[in-house]
Amino acid sequence: MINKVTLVGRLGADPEIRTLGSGVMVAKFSVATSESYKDRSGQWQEETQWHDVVVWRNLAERAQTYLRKGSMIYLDGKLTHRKWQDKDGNPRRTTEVVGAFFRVLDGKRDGNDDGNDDYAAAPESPAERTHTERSGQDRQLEAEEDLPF
Amino acid sequence: MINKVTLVGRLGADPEIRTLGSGVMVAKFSVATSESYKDRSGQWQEETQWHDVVVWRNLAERAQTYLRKGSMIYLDGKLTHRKWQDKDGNPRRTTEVVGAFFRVLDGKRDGNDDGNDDYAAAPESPAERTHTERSGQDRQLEAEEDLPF
Amino acid sequence: MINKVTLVGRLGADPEIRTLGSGVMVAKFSVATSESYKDRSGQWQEETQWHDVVVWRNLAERAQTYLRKGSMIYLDGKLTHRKWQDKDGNPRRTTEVVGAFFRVLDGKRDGNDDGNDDYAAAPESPAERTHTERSGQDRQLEAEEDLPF
Amino acid sequence: MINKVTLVGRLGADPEIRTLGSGVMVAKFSVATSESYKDRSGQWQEETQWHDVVVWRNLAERAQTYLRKGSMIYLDGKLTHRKWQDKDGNPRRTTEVVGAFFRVLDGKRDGNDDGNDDYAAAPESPAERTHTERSGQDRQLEAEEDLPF
DNA sequence: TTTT
DNA sequence: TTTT
Repeated sequence: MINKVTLVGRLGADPEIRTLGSGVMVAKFSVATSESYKDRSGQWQEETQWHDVVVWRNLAERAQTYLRKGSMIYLDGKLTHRKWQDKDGNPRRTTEVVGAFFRVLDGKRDGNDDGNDDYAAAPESPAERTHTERSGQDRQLEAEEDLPF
Repeated sequence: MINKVTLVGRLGADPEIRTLGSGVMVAKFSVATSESYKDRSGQWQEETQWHDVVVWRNLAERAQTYLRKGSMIYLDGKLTHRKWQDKDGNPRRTTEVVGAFFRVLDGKRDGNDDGNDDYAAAPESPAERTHTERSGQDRQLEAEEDLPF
Repeated sequence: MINKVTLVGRLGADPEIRTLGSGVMVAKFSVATSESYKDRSGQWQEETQWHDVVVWRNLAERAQTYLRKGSMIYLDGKLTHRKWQDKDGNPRRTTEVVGAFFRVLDGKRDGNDDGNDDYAAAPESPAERTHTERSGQDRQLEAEEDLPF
Repeated sequence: MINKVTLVGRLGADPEIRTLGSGVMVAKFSVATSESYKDRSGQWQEETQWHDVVVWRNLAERAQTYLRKGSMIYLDGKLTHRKWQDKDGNPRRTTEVVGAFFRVLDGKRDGNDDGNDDYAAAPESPAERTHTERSGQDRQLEAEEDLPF
């Protein structure tokens, strides 16, 4: 079974970062993807979707370091749904994209008017999957040993 | 901006089909994707996500023809969110995958105990994107004309 | 059966554009994707893959208009392989990504030293799939008619 | 930069398995993806692409265990190109999909006439990414601790 | 070289 | 609500 989401879009705000009691770091942020289309009167319309994204651990650290309001990112992950009850006991459902990987495609676009600019913009900074380093090893092995095929 | 979802999973029920006043056909169905993981006591756990899917027009017709409870499909599309208000005026949000393409990977597996079996199972039946036929023309042209490169 | 390729990378040169005798337009270009990894001595290495891409018709026109050496694009398409014979009669195989969709993620990065700058940079310009406009209609219908669910 | 390939198709033969001197296991196999289209005379044509796939380490072990001629799999990975020289010193290029993940969508369909059937068919067996188990931990943490949002 |  |  496969469950994959790919987004390229911009953050609507800086990520919210939390550290759980266990020391695990979590980051949450919203990503906007926009699409243009012509309506029936021939006018171009733009429709924006805001996606709630959650990332954990290393990705959360990297989100804290590299992502800001306006950052354009590539992100992939999976689509998850959680059920819960509101204060009136009504069943509610929340959908989030749990990120498995992201990469900054450029820095934030618009000015950051809160004066908080003391961070590395880090365009194209890697926030790789865990297995990337192993991939590097594979590549090494490919280069060093006679390939058996 | 990119917004893509890829699912491989099974339908929890037959698609619900409706035709709008305009004659446009819509189909809705749920797709389950499951993932296995070991919990902290070393036991294998399975976690299932149920995704709400909507398809329009030709895809809705093909959903009506080819999809049934239990069908395993590959589907891709985009992630959409709609806001609405419940009867108490509270803001609510609904998330759906709007399908752009699907393909049946096998027919439903178990017996259909309601006796309603008068349809083609059509595993691997194509429910192609609109531009597939043009793709075919492209291929033809590639075959027929001297490639300019 | 599914065959999909997704690339985010930069063009190594302006697209080569040709028009076939039939009037069909074709564009070819190379897209670089780079990946960083640590080698066994702990040094960061970068490995770049160059992918041959072909796009047809509307996409070729849009490639001509919007893509230049250095453009960063998102592209998806399918992986195709062709067999042919070289002048010595040896069998050869060529692999190309046939693009189905692309989007410019930013303009070209480095300076264009040939003085040829008389084109719109068109960051984020749409080079949509054929069915996008229908998608727009769907959205309209969703907005205008009572949803049957 | 992003470089991803997604295939759903069938193996043309059993995987070739090798173990390098370093003890690293490698598996190679071909995956067919087919597409149907109408030619200009209105006839349905089928076009098949054969993709060369390589998987390493754990995935190679799982390929050896679970994949056979005829197996239908979902696979994702990246597109890689290697340059080499043929015996006449001519430059040649080989393209392979380096798999990062695969899943068997069904077992091989037809009988295995060589009598070699002493393996688990394992449809839907997991051949997960390295980070899956961590994902499980994340899920646990989500369930156990108060979510900070 | 798969499969329907 | 699917499936193994």
